[in-house]
Amino acid sequence: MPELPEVETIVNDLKKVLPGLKIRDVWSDLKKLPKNIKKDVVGKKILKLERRGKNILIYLSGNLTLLVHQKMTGHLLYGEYQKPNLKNQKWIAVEPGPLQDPENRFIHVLFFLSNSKQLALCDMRKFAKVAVLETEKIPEEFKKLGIDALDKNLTFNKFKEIIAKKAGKIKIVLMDQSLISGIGNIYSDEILWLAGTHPLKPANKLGERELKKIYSSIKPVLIKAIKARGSSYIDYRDAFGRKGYYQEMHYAYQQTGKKCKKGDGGIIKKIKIGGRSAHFCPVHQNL
DNA sequence: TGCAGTGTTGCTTC
DNA sequence: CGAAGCAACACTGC
Repeated sequence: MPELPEVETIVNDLKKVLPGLKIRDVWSDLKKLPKNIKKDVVGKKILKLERRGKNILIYLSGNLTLLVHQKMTGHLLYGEYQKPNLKNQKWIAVEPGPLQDPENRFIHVLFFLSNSKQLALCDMRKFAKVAVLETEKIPEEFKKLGIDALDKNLTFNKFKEIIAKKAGKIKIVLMDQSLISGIGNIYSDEILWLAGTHPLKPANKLGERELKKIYSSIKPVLIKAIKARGSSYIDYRDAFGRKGYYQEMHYAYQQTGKKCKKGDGGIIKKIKIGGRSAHFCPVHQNL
């Protein structure tokens, strides 16, 4: 699910509430969590949070850092949950409101905090990654992660250097986290629609002009999506259980059969690229 | 009913 | 090495 704008939204939400709190306990029904996570994090204080690409870093006291990657359907929620009864083991929100969303039945990890609230990982497909690492090992952990799509150091020349030699299809290249981090299936479609580039075009066949258009589409699309608090295509919610609304502004992603918003008469088409769906306007996005 | 499709990534294979 | 295919999982909708 979450790409850079959704992760940024969640991290910004959590930055407002988590720093200063201590972790009192950990609950999970996932088998793949690190065995000693409870021993490692209980009693630790949350110091600060950071987003790197689509990764979430929660810095703890004791030189430890909690790393969360939400993968497809994961999202972190901040609230207060309880199990309603012994037969029904699903966690529900104590307070009425958006956190009582039925999607909360997919809560698989809970960090119990010192203010009686909890940090929950809700993840229908259970792809999400939760790890604890020593803070000084972060550079090693992220050594293969490409420059963040919103990094100020991502100049046009840097972008060109990273992208222009790749033989792969531009959509796939944009989604390659080891090159530029943060862009996924939704925002690669949106960026290419805005830039007017066909998603199948090989990156090394792009001209200077086309590269410039793609480069100058990345930040505006991502920043507009952050302002709209992300895209809630299926079950994405922010840290307080609210939907984003950028999906209402999508140009291409999941707009199959609709008129192109450039007004060029094109009808948004859906094709398959590398096992993913790709949406584009056949009129202004030419090969 | 069954199967294709869903925001990601990493492992395997060529 | 680069590129491609698929598995990890659970649910929805045709």
